[in-house]
Amino acid sequence: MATPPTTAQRLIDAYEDILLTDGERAATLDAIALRAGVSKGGLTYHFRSKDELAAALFDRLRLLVAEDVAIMRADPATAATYYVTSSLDVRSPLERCNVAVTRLAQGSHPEANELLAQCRTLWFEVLMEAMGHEDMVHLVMLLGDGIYFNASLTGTGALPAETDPATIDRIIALVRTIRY
Amino acid sequence: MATPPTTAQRLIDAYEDILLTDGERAATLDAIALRAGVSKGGLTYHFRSKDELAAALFDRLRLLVAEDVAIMRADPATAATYYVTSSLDVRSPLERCNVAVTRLAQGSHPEANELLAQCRTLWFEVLMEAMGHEDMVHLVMLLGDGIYFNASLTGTGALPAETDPATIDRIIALVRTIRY
DNA sequence: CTAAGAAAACCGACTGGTCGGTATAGTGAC
DNA sequence: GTCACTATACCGACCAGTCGGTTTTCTTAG
Repeated sequence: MATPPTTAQRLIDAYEDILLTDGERAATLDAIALRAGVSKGGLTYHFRSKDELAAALFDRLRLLVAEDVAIMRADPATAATYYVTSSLDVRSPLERCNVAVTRLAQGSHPEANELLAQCRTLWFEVLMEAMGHEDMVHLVMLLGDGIYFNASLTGTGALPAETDPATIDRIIALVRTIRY
Repeated sequence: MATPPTTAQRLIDAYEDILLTDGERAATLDAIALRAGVSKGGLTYHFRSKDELAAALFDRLRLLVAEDVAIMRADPATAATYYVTSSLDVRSPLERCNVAVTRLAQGSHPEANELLAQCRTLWFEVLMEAMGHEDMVHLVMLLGDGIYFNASLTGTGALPAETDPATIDRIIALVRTIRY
């Protein structure tokens, strides 16, 4: 198992990586090719344009979110906790991809915005199934977004206190005391 | 009263505005000058470089945050609610400036990152004075960040359900039921 | 009040450099 | 021969920053 990634995957990885750590502006075709260990010609062989590369990134996010939602749906009892704590794991493929697409969305990329909205809808639906209380779902999602926002701000550097796992656990415990 | 803004202020406004609605990449000197109603030469007269313009934006944020913290400190009882609900007002000078600097921070701008961290520290301190419970402060700040993140994603478009003021009020009511 | 000069504010063409994209000749594995 | 590239060169668009010059505003002497 653990088949080595294809060049196309490595190119998407590289795009994701640069978006994550250095922002949209640094994600030039040259930089992406360099990080993937491919020549620029090799990049354009797989992706004829930057938009095609972005589309591949979007497809990746769609897939990862579908998997994530399936995991949550499989165990409704822990869905909310899972949602919040998994926002912490900045290194997971899903979170990485999510942050990368968010970076694109902030550069007024309509397709990225639309995709993120769709993902949010999926998460909202599955959390609603699991929790059955709209405002609590919003609360949980806002917490997840807050964690995610904090984590993404610092890039890959030291995480602020708000996103310390132990702190998050205590916050979850506080939220659990809410009766609804 | 209500003195008309100086050209320098209009240029910072324009920079902020473009960062907010179209992202860092669209915030070119030409675009900024155009939006401010001056020529490129007019811009460079007031700000010799883009970095100088960014520095002016940072100074503006420092000032606005200091004011905000003073407001919260003046009334500890409502500080937490104020913090959360004011995250909603995407059109306020503070939120606008905050989002704009966040956009820069995501483009791996070290100074912007540092400034945002300082602001977070200030808010944390005043919320700690008001609430006296670290985890609750983190909870409140994460909620604020979540709201703020959602609001900033959509640029200036329609706000998602999570950031509907009535929803936020109900969420605040839920959080208020937590005993700590 | 006004003329004149100085300072501040502003204009826009230009330069050097970067980026997305295209093109093309060549290489090694199968 | 085809696939999956490498290496390099090039183009047009765009972008930050420069510079010579112009207009507006302020200041002050008469």
